[in-house]
Amino acid sequence: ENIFDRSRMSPKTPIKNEPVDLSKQKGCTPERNPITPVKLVDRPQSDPWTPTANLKMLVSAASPDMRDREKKKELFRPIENSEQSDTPDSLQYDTVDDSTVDEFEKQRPSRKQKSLGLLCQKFLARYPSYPLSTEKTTISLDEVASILGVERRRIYDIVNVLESLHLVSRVAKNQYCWHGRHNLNQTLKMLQEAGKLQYGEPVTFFQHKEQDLEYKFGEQKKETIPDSQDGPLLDFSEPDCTSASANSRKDKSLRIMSQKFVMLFLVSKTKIVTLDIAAKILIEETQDTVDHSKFKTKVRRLYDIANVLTSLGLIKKVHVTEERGRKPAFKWIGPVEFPGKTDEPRGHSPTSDSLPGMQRGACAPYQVCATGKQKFTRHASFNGAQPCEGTRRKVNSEPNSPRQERQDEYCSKMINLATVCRQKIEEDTRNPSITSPLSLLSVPGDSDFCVNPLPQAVFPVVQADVPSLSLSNGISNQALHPSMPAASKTENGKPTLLPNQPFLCFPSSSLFMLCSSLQENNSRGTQPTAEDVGNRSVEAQAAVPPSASQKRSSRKCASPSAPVDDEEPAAKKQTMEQSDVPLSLVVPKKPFESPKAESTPGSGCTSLEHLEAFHLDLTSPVAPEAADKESTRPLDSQEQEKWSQNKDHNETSPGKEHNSKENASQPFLPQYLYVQPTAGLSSFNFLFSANQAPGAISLAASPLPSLSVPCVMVPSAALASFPLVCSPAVTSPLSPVPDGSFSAAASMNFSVSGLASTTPVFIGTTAVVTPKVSPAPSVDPQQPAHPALHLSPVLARSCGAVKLDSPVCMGHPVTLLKLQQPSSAPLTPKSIRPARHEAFFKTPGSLGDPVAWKKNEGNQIRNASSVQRRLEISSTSPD
DNA sequence: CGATCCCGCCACATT
DNA sequence: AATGTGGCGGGATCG
Repeated sequence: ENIFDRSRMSPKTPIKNEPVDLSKQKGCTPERNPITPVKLVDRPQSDPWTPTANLKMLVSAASPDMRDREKKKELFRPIENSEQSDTPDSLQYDTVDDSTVDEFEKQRPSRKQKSLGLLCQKFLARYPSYPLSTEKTTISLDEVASILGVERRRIYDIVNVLESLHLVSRVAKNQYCWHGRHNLNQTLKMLQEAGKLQYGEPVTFFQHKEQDLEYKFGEQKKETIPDSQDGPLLDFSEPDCTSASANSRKDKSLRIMSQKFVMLFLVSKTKIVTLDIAAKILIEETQDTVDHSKFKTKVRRLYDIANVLTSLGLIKKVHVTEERGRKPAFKWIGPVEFPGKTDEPRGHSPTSDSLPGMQRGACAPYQVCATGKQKFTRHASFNGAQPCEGTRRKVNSEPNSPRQERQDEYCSKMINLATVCRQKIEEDTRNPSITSPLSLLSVPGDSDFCVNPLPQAVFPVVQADVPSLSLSNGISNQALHPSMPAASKTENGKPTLLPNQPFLCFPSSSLFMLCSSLQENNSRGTQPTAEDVGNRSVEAQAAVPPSASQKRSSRKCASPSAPVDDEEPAAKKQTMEQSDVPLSLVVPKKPFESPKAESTPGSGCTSLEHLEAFHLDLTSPVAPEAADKESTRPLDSQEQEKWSQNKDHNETSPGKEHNSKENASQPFLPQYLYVQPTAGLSSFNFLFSANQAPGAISLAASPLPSLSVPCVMVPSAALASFPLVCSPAVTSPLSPVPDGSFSAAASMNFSVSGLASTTPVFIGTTAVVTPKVSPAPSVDPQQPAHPALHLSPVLARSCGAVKLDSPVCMGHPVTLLKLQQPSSAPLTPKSIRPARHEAFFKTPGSLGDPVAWKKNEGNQIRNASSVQRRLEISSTSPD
């Protein structure tokens, strides 16, 4: 091995001197290679046995000097050789080469050469900034470490920061999934929002007196966020879930720090943050005690983070001169405004990427999880992922599942964040006193966390619907996308918070999952490829295949009509993608959004404004993503664009679109369709399980009729009195319940309805699913008449044994709930939780009780959320 | 001499 | 117990 390397490295430096030769030897010149064998040779060089193994060996064996050289040279070579053809920057290579050239000199690498920043650049160079959706790249820590010639520890530093920005997500032990910057803007946006909430509006960190400012800052924060501690803070730390379980470790302070650090930039007017201030702020948040040592350590960490962020082109180092003198500081040079997905070349691409995988993954994994309690187990830090991870690990031995989860998490994270933010905002508005510190950024990963939101979202909706509705609707619509709204929600993991919305989202999530699962099955069954692929690369399987399969399956099933398809987008993406430049990212502002956000001065403004801003923002950013993700394929880029455009106006249009799409949509929609009231169904919102193409389609074809079958109607504001209307079969059961609840608590009703709805939804879904084969929904052989029945099968499938009989579900909504809980856990643990809990603790039997409960609880839950959650968790876990 | 921050010990978590 | 993660801070370098 060594020899081999040496030859390369060797003083000869054939590379420089005799490029030609090298080319021959290595096969650099593919053109030239007349024979395949040559190639082989080349490759072997890169890795005779196992790429990793060699590298490792070399690295370990080699002296530091060697390493460096190797790194420089080899690092990149392998990359080149490897599939990742497109490493974005040739420049780097050049640079490298130069350095490489030096080799002989071997001067010891000087510290700089080993800097984390440089390492990070190398790391980033290995992956495309905007990977195609189809290709999911998995990152092996060991491999990367060996390739880059560093200890794994260093890779963690990088990855942790990247993870905080969602550029990567942990898939499994030692494995990370590369997402690229597709969602970077969204993440930043979320952080910005979160930052605003926490810190208040734009702050100047250093300029005047730092201290003063600092303090101020701190104070504000405190005020805003009373109990910062519980969560590791804001962001992503996932709020709830688990704080308890997850918290266990100090968890990824680095990640959290990173996010906070970024937040500071985003919130800062000047976009400049000095290290010391940042350190102080971060320390305060974390803990009151400020040791000097701590400070010092914090600063060190910040350097680490700053290096990575610098490599990402998000910040740059500057010096601020203050009274004392010049202090180190960093300036944000990344995007400031986040219109939405816009940043990237093609907004959708990202979504598409993440979406497919996400969706699928989410569904499956979660379901699986459902069985277990784990979901909650640890939400860990912001990454929803982690929490999920825990779950995964436990749950799935399979490689796939983990990935999926990751993906899901990722998606869900994003969504969750948005959701959380919204919730938060809303909550704040409503109950200023109460703060859910944690909630700020929910973890994207876990839908579980979402739970909190749910309660609010679910119930609250009613009142404000109208105005907000439009917004919410817009969001939902957008997010969902005409066809896929529900799905998107689900994906997010957020339960759907759309507080404003009249309808209940969360049920959908559950539904969603189910559907997805089904799809997966179908897809897989249909398409063996996924598995095949799996062999090749695990990641690929999880991410790519699923999405592809789904899409296709959907198409197939539904109707070929869906022209959209990945391909086109992909092409676009590719073209677009190439522009990696981080710096360039600057995003155009959207007029409406930015103003609000920024304009809001500080604390005061507030919630409303914030909310609005959020909505808007969310809409644009989130919605698109969601839509993309979900619909993924179905939506054409064009469509997406439309949306984006429409966003503003969506409110009105969306419903229509949905309808139209629904009707026509047959093809795409995977999950279900959500029809907004606006369209014409003023009062009702419908959730259709659109996902299964065939069945759905059939339904779609005859819209109204179809409705009766699968869809669930959620009461709009007007319907407030009404809990839910379910598919016919379902309805009857539900109806009884509602009565009691009706007037008593509208909110309650909703919640209830929500629960109930879930059931029906399932049913619908099921029905639909089944139909996939045969268009007629009723067709379902087993239990034609009742959708519920269908459900059961579905559930069974999705959940596995968990579910059991459909009949049960069908018959009693309440029962369902109970049943669901166990089963549900998997589905939408978080979102559902609140309701479930209630149900759980209480008696499932009496709806009324639950309702009352909920009423009261709504707030309480929030307040006590952490505690309750824990309780819940504990309770759950036992199960 | 202060700013940076590499390096790797070591604790905690997960297998 | 082994291995994965990642907090943490000593002390080397840089400027």
